[in-house]
Amino acid sequence: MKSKKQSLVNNSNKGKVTEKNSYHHGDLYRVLLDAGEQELNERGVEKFSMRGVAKRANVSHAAPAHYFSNNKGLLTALATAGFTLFLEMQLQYEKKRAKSDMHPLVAAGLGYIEFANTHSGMFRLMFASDQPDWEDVALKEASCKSYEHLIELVHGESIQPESLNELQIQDVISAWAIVHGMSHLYISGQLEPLSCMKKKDYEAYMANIISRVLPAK
Amino acid sequence: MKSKKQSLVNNSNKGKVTEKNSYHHGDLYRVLLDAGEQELNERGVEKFSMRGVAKRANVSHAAPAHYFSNNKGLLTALATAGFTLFLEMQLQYEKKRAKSDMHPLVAAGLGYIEFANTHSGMFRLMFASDQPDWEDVALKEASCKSYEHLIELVHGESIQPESLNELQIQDVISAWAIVHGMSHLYISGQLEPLSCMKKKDYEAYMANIISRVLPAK
DNA sequence: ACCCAATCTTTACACTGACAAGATAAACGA
DNA sequence: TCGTTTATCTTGTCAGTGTAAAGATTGGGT
Repeated sequence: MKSKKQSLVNNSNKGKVTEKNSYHHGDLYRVLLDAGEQELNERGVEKFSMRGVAKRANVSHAAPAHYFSNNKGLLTALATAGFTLFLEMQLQYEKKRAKSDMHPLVAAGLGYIEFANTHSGMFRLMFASDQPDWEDVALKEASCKSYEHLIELVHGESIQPESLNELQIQDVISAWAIVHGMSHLYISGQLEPLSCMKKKDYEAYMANIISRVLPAK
Repeated sequence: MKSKKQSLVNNSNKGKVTEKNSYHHGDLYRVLLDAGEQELNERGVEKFSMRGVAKRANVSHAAPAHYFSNNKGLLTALATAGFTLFLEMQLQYEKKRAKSDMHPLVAAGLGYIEFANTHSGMFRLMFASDQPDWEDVALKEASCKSYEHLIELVHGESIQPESLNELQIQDVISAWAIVHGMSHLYISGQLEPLSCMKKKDYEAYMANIISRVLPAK
């Protein structure tokens, strides 16, 4: 039942896990986050339910309240964890294609889209939802890291986000928008015609599109 | 209170409007759609409430059920009406800029983004929601019209959507994605740096970005 | 004048988020 | 070792939601 896939949160307190079935769960925070992600991807942001998450975690409906003050709190934590995973997937794509002649920005873009595809509920939570508390510091930090990484990809590591001029920002927005747009179109089924393509062809096709907006250099 | 702005639906049955305060409302379908749009833009898709719409229309909470079998039904109708408005706004932008040297596709793109901005709730319903019934014929037809118009803009009126080859589809996706991406980034506050621009400069800026993906020709 | 059907309201139920109060067990000090 | 404290989880409750069923009101047709 419980798929023991990669957890959303760093498995920090591995020493004191008292393992289920006891009144005191021991590791509920992490379990709730995992259950939350499951709920998110299976039912979507719109039908996301606190009680549903509790049920998945085999815990009473009010248990999550101790860790997340309310619905918003849980979704904020989920979005935060999501941004970390999001960045990781991009880095992974960059690394894997480092030896090819593919521009790192394009590789990251493919990772971006792949994340949206495999975590569509999470993606919509992160980029098309009013639910999370966008003033939350942890969430802000996580999302900013993604943004800073994007800037690195477009303009090199040396540059500071604040010191970008308007034209440089234009390059950033262009790259972001086209990848972000394709992600949204993809997960809403608007790119169905491409679904019959082989992965290799599909990636080349997408890479072509992304390349159109690369900075003139 | 009730802003008598442009209605979402063609004012068809104008003869038999029995005007409020009677038990039989007379024009409830239209009123519910308008109230629904209001609810959508004020509270967003995620907090959209059937009872809230009924309250706005000064009607019992179960009244909408007679016109829309359920929540999904109302949101489907709203999305359908939204696509009509969506296309209208693009056409309007094209017409207004027909005499300038701006590419019609770019003009439509500006309209696209403007629609997202002024109808963000509706936009998310139309492009980032599982709520509407995407198999509904009226909705399908309305959204397809938008898609066909996009193809016209990219490849001229003569061409049929089905007869596009892969490269031509690539042009379509590119244009769509960058405009769609900017729309999403815009309404989620990710393009804040541009908010201080004057409208003219802002449009030129956005037009520049869109132009990057125009078909090579 | 009557009945019918369309339209709207009332009532009811299951589900949800949120809160308060109670139950359980782990941790801690004697 | 034992009792107390505290963190953790459960149960119970309430208002609000979507939906279905049954009742009330009205207009139109005969």
